[in-house]
Amino acid sequence: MGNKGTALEVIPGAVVRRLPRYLTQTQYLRQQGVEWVSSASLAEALGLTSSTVRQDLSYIDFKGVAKRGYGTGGLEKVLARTLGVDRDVRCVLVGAGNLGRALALHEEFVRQGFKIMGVFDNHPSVVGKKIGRFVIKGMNEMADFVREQQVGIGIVSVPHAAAQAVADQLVAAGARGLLNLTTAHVHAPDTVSVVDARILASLRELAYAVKDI
Amino acid sequence: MGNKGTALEVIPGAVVRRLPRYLTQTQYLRQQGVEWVSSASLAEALGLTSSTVRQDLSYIDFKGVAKRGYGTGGLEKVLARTLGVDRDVRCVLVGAGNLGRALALHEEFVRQGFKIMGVFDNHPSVVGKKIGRFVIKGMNEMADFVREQQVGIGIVSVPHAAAQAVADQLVAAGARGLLNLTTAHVHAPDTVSVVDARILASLRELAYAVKDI
DNA sequence: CTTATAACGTTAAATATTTAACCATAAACA
DNA sequence: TGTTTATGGTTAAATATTTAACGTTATAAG
Repeated sequence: MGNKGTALEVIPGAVVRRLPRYLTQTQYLRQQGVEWVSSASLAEALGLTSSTVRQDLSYIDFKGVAKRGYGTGGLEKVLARTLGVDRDVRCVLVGAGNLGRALALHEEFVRQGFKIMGVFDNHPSVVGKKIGRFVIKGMNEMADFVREQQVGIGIVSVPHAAAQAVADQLVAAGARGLLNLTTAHVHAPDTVSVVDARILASLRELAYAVKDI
Repeated sequence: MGNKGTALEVIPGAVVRRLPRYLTQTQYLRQQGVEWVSSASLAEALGLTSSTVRQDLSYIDFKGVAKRGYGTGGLEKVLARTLGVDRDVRCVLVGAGNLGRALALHEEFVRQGFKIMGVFDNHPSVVGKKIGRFVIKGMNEMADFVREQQVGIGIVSVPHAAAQAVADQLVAAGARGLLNLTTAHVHAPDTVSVVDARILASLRELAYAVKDI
């Protein structure tokens, strides 16, 4: 494959899920002053084969150099551009429970370009309260806010039963991607991507691996 | 395939990752008073095909009934047993930052059988402080604690740079599974499973989907 | 009791993902 | 300046996953 000029090709899902990890590792190396990284060393760091790494990187518009590897500076830049994290990505957070609060306070996301524009919750007793620099807004304000602020991503951190309704509202308001942190499955039209980060499901998956101790 | 009596067969990773979701949905249905669920309806709820559902459930020791589907009560029980969540699973949480705090306070995990036995952190200023019912312990106490309490799962919620060292300590102390919430990749021997729930990586994956708004 | 059929279970085909193999190239060095 | 070689790029094979197809079976209805 390989990319001629602009990225017209569709990158397989499995590859897209690894690109953020290459970015993290490349960023880390560059910050350590490392200028070159080989496919073998990336593979070792991320638990992959060098073949997978080379094939994955063939999807992005960046060439390695024989006998050296990939320049960390350039690779970081192109990975960020490919993923769309070379500029701020605007998010809203819905659900100001423990998890939502933790995410709102997690400065790392902001450093990485994910800008939480607003925090929303349905519960009257928390609306108006503050989480760090955010004043929690009511759900009735969400749709207009998403439209006006041109929010791309909605982070869904509400109870199971509320997840789909919140997702629907976010989609209707124009969100193009949803991060689903709930235990529920969230349906969305093809034009909207949903990525799941279900911690309970991950724990249960682990329980299977751990069960015959 | 199909399981003759006890579970001797290896269940493919892709299937294991879906079993928790079947469990969540089945639990939900049973709590709603629904007694039977078809592969088509499970598929619809979880965004899969009915064929995938039937094939997945063929790996567990449970049979559906023609013209009815799967009995929710029985299915829930067998899924829980297969995953190993039909009894308490003992965990420790390492890293008492915002995310760790949120998880420690999240009662849902306890309700689902994941019992956090202790919370550990390296930072002297937080050791001794409380998070809910937990008193944060220092890392020096961790290894003995994991051994004595027969902890199976370690939840790693520390900064990137500390992740591997914490993982190594957990493995050395006898943990059999790690939930990695950090941006780092964590290496572990084959006897220890690592499941990742990387929120930043998920956001970056979404950014790719969202980027050409 | 017999028949029709909704749903499962299973096989096999299709697709997606990962890995191995090998060619091409640019750097390092004699 | 030529030679060696480490490393990327690419193709194709191997593997894993998903889906379709269809026979089987137990239920429900007549």
